[in-house]
Amino acid sequence: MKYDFKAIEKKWQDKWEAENAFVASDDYSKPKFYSLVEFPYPSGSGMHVGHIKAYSGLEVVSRKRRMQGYNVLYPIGFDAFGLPTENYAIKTGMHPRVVTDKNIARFTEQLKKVGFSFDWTKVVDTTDENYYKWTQWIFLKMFENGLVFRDKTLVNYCPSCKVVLSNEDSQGGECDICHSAIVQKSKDVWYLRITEYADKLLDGLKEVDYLPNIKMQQENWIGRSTGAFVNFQVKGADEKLRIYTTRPDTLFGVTFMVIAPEHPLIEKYRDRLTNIDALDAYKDECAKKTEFERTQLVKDKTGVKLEGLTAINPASGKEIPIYISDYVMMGYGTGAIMAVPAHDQRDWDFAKKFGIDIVEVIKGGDISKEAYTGDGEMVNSDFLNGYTNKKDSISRMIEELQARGIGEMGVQYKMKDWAFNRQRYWGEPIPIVHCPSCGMVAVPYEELPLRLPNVENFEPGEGGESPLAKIDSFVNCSCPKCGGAAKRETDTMPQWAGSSWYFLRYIDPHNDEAFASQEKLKYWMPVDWYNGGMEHVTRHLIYSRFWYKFLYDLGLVPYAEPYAKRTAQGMILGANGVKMSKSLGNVVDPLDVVNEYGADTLRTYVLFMGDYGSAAPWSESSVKGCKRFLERVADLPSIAKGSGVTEKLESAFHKTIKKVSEDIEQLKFNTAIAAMMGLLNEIDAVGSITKDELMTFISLLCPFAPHLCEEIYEAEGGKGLLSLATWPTWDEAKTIDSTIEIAVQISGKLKGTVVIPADASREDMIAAAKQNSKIAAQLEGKTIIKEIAVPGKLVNIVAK
RNA sequence: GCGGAUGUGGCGAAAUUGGCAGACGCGCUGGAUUUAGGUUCCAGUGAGUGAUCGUGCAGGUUCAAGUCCUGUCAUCCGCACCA
Repeated sequence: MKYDFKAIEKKWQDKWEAENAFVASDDYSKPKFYSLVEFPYPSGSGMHVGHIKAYSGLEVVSRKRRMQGYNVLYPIGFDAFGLPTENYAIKTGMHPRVVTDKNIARFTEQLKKVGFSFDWTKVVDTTDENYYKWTQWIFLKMFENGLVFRDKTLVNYCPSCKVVLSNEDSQGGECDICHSAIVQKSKDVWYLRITEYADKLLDGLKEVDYLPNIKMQQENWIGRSTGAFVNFQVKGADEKLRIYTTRPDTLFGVTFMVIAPEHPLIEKYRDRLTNIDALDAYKDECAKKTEFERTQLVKDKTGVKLEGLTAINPASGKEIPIYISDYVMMGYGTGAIMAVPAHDQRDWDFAKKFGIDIVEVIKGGDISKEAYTGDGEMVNSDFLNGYTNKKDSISRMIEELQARGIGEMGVQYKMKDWAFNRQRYWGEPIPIVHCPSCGMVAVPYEELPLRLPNVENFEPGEGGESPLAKIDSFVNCSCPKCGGAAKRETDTMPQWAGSSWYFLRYIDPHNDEAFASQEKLKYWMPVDWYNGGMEHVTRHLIYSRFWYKFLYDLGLVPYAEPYAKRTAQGMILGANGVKMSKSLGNVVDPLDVVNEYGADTLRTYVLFMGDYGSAAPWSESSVKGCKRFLERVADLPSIAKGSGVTEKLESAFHKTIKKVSEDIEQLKFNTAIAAMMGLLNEIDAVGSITKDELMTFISLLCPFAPHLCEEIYEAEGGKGLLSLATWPTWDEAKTIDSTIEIAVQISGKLKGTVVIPADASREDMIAAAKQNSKIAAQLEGKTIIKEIAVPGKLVNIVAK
């Protein structure tokens, strides 16, 4: 058969669409399979080969499931709010709506050209008002339930994008979008109280099937630690200085305290501090630094002692000094620490520099050289002396603290509340009204969606004000509560909002009454398999689990966790082994590959190039190799005239069916394809196959190269669509060969092989090995010490 | 610094419970077809003339180690003064 991939691919893509081949049905009697991939941000530069790899994995699984009789939901959509579109719109003068529509149309066309079996009737667009209506609706539910609050704090601000960023978006001290340096700025910020769900997010990980490193990253991100809060009496004042520690048992070793430069104690006791000028100066210096500089740079400890205020160590009763230093953060714990220089390296460094006492309370190290952080016997600690187990000494101390009313057990998280607003136009408007008499008032549900006003000018205001603030007709409104004149909130939601619940909307995308019907949610949830990039496992994946768990607590979704299983694909690197980038000129456009080699080749190659979860460089010649494979498959019908089944090929078929079926389930597409290539080599060596065997072959290959396989199937008289035909099954008995070749070793070294019946006993195996002339010759004159036979594998004769 | 992962031919990579290292593909070499290039097909392809040696390096356990243990080096990723 001539492999005219262009004609074939167009033909079958049209046919699948015309016949609604991949539309998930509402037939609840069938077993369901919901496979989810991260929907793309429709950027102006079009699709990247990375998208193809990301979607090809579950594409193969989904296609296999359909052939196995499942009702499959494999949806796609567009996460289209966000800065790149807005920046592009500002640059070109086009409206973001127009830009977005154009980009979505382009992505859609590209995705269809690759032949993905998405259910195109359920496309979701986060910027569609019928979608963001429900994003706002969920936000209001959170507002109603006390999970939304506003606070004035120092925030990460990107001077270039003129936007406030979450900690997650400003990692490493630079803006996630434009990579400019982040500065700290005081702002009114909307927060979602995600910390309230910290324990639930952590505990929920126990019941889901995520890759171990994904779980670990989430655990690190949430960063739960247990310890104790202890209140230190400030001397001569009716004031307690509260600290958090994970090692309350080292309390007897506390020789000073450190508070963050922004700690309120300073303001409160300004009058009593005799060196307030020095303290203010230090504080100013710190304020100038970004959090990045404060935390990232390895440097000497700095700080200033509070003159005029001291604290009392509640264990030893001794008076101890208090310092301010930037190594203590206001944002973690209570912004104050008890310093135990003998057993904490940071405290040790600080104590050495400022000449503070170092008191050993755990034996085992040399505290004159460095802090000792290991375990050991407690000393200098009164009632704790003699304890050697960390757990016991900690719980004993907590008992004591509670008995004396100066402290209690406590839990802290690294995760902070989620800064949930941006001063930008292209996002979901936050549906809140500020009323001079009623305060913050929710926009009534029946008024949703609160639409983005259609305006010409959407450039950000000076000083980081939202573009919406300039639109009087949007801002001025009446209070939903009292009817008086009020002003709308002008900030919009961050880009992560829309993606936090999109997988629920796919289930019922055109519903006007609810974000999705309960009946459908019950059938389709949870997502059976979610695949995406490693870069999203701490942000999007945590945010969306949070939203989902919130909805679960309201009884609006049926299961406690949204995703039963989560995997991740590896990146595709440029041919030179580094990340693809425009500036390096190593970007591969998937459409070029489709045009030159065909979609089937592209799909096969991205899955064949290596382990699905690992990064791998692009190789054009390997693409050609995959094309060659498909061309040879296209020629298979010419030798499918065989009438008799050969035993050898039959066994090879059963082995391949098994291998491909099992490998797909483990995302081992590279070895699945290799197995089919190997089978093809065997077929060519034999020179003929039966028509049934041909049909089996193209059924196995169909999820990878569906256009070509459909074409062959039709040409051979197959009924209906191959994509909806039956997945082949294997007979375990036929995967086992009757005779096998085993290795023969002498003293662990390979010396030859013998062919024996597969069910030979150990004795027969050894006998057969000894009969082999080469082996016999080598054993000549040697004493046999030991004989080992492993059925199906080898014989090892230990001889001297 | 802490946590995690990885290290196998010229290249991408395979390799149940320890059991013939290098499947499959690329590349390369030789041959056939072709006016030629390309394509396609056939044969070969870890190193070494050889006995043998070979999975980052050094040890160890074992009849047997890519796989298990100890140490070490390198690379990548995540977190990062988290009290």
